[in-house]
Amino acid sequence: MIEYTKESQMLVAVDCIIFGFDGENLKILLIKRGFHPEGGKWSLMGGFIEKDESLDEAANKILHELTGLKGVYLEQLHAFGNPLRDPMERTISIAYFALIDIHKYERQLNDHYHAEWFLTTEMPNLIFDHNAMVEAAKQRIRYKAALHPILFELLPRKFTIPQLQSLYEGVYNTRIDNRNFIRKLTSTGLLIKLEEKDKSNSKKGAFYFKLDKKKYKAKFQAFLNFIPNPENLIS
Amino acid sequence: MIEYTKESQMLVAVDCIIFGFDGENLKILLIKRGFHPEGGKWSLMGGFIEKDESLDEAANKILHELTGLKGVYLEQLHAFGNPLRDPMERTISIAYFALIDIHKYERQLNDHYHAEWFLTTEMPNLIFDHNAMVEAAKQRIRYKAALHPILFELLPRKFTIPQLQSLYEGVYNTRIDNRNFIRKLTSTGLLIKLEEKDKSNSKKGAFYFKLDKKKYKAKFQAFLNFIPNPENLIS
DNA sequence: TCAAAAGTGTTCGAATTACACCCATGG
DNA sequence: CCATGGGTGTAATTCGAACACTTTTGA
Repeated sequence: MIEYTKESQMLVAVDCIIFGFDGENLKILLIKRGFHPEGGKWSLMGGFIEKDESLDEAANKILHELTGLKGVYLEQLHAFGNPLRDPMERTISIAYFALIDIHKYERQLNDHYHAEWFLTTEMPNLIFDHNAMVEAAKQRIRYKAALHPILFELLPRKFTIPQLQSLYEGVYNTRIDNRNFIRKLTSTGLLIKLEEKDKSNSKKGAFYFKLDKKKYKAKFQAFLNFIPNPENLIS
Repeated sequence: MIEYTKESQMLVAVDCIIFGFDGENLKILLIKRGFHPEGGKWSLMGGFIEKDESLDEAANKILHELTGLKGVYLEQLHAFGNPLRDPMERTISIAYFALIDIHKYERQLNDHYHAEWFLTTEMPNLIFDHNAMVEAAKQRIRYKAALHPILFELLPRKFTIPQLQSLYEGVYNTRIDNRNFIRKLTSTGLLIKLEEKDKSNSKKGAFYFKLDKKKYKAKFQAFLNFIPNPENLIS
């Protein structure tokens, strides 16, 4: 019979895969681990869960500690619990991924952790099972972004269509036809065109857009493929 | 600075949401909790993770303990970690959901846990946050089954199209046009028609089908909606 | 013979794809 | 003036949804 016991107590940690987009490429924020074991190696930002905090709270705290940001997109990814994943001591880790506006981060830079952005395509080897966590996060983003408009979370308030397109192209490592891409986008009604243009990448300049926040929230849940009339589900 | 400490050790449990399909309705297997706290109330099957086992191993062990089954579909759902979720002691629970062939279970019945199947639409109140776990599992199944053929995991080796249809109708709580449903199904090429008919539900009888296992495995990953030509993704 | 469930096709509109040229402008 | 990236339209096809009658046979 199952019963409460002190024997199976263990450490529980949270690790965050933090994504950013610099306007051209998808990146991940890593820290140089400053303590034993594996000191000096690259790692995800993480920490142990405290007695009185929930998992989401712990993840937000850890994210805030490194980036100074609050209220950003943060989603639980997966729990990793291989008995030997941490060679020091049995530790379960709940991985979260965050999507942040990389420009907001840069203003908050915190050197304590020796944090650096890496291209998702050119990552150093990470400690423990952090490589697997990153892989899982990349897959999850692909999966989710195919059905929900989460990638907007990576963009600044003002962004251009070519930026958005290269973000999608980066995430899916593919080329997209720009006419069809724009048509799909505009048909969602999520974008509001601004007067201003971004001339940093071309002489003609690309119009800035911003997100229609209300429609974004309303349309965030929208999927289903195998079932006709998903709108009409009785609940 | 973060450092290893005994202070934040806590219990880590696994809870399983076990789904079955009796040919007409989607059901969940619950146990009557036989120990403190909340003894006598209905609960998900669960248990603590031991020092030397991974999360998946623990979940499989727990599932096997109740159902006698091995090698069934089991997927990690979510980690639940509200500090007060278990009133006795701080416990993190990693929830898993399982999809089993209900008929295989019945032969293995284990009375020790006072297990019973409940309609997903008529569930008793559960202990702790198990109600929320069940809700999350139902949502996850809807989500996933819209994109992947997981619901076959609930069916016996031989099944009929009307059974399959009522399974989908149950999961999505909706009516589906049978002609369109059959067309979609057959276009996947996953089904192999058998000679035999099931006459238990009609005089005419419905042909049995079985799953083409090879195609099932090959087609299991197949989704994507926002991105053209998902087949051509470079990886 | 008839009630009850199984099985079968067609038509229409919407969505997706493929595809190529002109525009605006800073250098 | 021209090189560079931004922006635009159409035709063909595929896909999804709506829709109703015939078949089988045990009771």
